[in-house]
Amino acid sequence: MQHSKPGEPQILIDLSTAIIGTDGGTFQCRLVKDDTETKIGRLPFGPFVPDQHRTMEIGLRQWVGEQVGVVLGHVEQLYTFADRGRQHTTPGAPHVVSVGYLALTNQTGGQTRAWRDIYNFFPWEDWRNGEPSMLADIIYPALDSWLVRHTERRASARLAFGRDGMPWGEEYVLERYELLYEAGLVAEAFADGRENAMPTPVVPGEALQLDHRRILATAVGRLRAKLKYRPVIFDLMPQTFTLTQLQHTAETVLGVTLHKQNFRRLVEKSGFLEATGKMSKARGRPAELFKFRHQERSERPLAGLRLSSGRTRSSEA
Amino acid sequence: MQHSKPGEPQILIDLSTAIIGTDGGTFQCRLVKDDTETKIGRLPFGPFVPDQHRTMEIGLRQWVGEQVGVVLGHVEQLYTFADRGRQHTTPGAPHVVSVGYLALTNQTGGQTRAWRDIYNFFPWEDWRNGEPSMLADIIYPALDSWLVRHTERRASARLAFGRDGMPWGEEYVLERYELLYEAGLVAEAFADGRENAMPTPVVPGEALQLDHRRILATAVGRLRAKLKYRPVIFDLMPQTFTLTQLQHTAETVLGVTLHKQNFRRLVEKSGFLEATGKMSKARGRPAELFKFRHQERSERPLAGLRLSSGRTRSSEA
DNA sequence: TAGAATTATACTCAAATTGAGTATAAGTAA
DNA sequence: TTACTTATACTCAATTTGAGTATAATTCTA
Repeated sequence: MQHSKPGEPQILIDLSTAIIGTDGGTFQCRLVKDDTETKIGRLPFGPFVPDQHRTMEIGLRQWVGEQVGVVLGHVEQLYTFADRGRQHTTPGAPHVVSVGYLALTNQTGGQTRAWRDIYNFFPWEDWRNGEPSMLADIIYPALDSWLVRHTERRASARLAFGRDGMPWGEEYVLERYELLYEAGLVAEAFADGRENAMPTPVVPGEALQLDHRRILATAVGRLRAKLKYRPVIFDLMPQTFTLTQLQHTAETVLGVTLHKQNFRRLVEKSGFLEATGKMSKARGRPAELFKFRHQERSERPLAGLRLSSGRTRSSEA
Repeated sequence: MQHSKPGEPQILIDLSTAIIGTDGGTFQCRLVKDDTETKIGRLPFGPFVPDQHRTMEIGLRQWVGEQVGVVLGHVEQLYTFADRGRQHTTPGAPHVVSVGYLALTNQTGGQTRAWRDIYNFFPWEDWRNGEPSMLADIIYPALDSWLVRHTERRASARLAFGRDGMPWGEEYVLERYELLYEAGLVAEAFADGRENAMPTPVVPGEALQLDHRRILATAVGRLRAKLKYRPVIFDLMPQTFTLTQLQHTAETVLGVTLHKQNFRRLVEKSGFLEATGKMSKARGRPAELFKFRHQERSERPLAGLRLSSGRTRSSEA
């Protein structure tokens, strides 16, 4: 095998982690606010140092620990991004490859400014109150005008955005973001110097440093997909919770509302829950508090949550 | 951000590709037979050189082109492996991180020795003739005796191998291989110097160089899972094919037999197929030849193949 | 303090999907 | 011409899904 010759530029691996939690109907991501020149947020990240980190996950836990100190539940590698032109590299500097991770936590910081609503970055992803009007008003017109010159991407766009009668697939978060990037409609496209990018981003939604919004999109897409076949949702929940709280968490993550009675049926027969006998006190009839069966966990066999979508929240009776 | 200081050991990224195809009921992977000291096979791989490779996929295509020259269909990144102790590194050498890729092709080499049956490497994964007897005879006893000292891994083992009434999940290929590795039952565990490893591998199945069998296990697991929700199977098929050929390919990949009539029903109503009007000639009643609708492709919406398992081939009427 | 409002939970019912067949058709081989 | 082989059509019950209705147990408010 040809291994790299001495003179070649060094490779640096950055470990970047999207730490995701929910807090009362908001979908949150932990950002680092460092006072660099720019006001743009970033994920916790740091270099992978093989001498210190036996595995990348150990490295990532170090950076997360130092930079934000959040207790992580489920941790999962997402993807390794290495494209040139996506890293704002200064010439001569080592080439940076970033390995993105998803981490879940049930320890969100409430209203700290370090925890940000994920739908700030992807406002078109939240369909809990019906289809966001920005899709028809802004995104589709802009995307369509780009697509006339890029017909080879039409099929992807139809799938990603669920057009021409195709359903909106809530898990295609990355695919949607990538298309908007390619079309030059988000701020990062301009920052990366893409020739077709608009100096002022066309599509609403806050940007992040480097490729962090791309990593976050990957994280959200993966989480939404995984929710349907693995019990990861419980990593977002407190020790005990009501079925309604569980449902709200699922809805927050998926960006969709669900049919209450069917959700209950599904989750009850899944066998993941154990009744505690205690009751929650709130308005209306008290709800039973459940907890997750940790014995069953580890990596369980079957469906986490298959969703059966309900009406939009605004149209409820 | 703390970036790596000058004196630190360099990182090298290897791009390794599991090229998978099928050929008349065999499940094949393209290996490279180089005449190094060892007779152990390896995947095509080579370093990622940022100056030459704008993306990692470009790099991988270069190495695949140079080393095996196979035309690739679907290509997909699998996982980035970086654990120390899994790479046989010589001290002082750069730390090697390997990014594994899955590539599909319909251009298998028949009986060339470069194409090897994947089930040689994972003989316990082929359930087409019923549960392989080696599971009960060799694997379960060996694994169980390891599990008595590693009770924390019992739940994973139950899931991965489908024991205690849990179903065999054909997609947990990596999880099964990792458990066997951890338990010191496969050759690579000894090669990597794990203290509990047996000098002679307990479990049958051919080894590969470095972490290539691990990458191959990842590839097979991903492919089996993906088959159920994306139309990737068509990347393994020739231009036209009968429904039986399609079914045999699915069975070969999944390592399971399927119910013929239901498979047909599923695949016909999926809308991916187009009848050509031509007929295959073979023994028995001629079958209609179909082709894949390339228009529909790109990345399609719904189910690729949900499987409904049938009887084992040996028990057929 | 009696509704009214609110939330939780139980139960129903038709449509669609799945699992496992039976029946029949259309060829080749003896 | 009969047996054998493979392909294809069709059936049917069990289960799962989607979308409700009905009712229970609280708090809020007039």
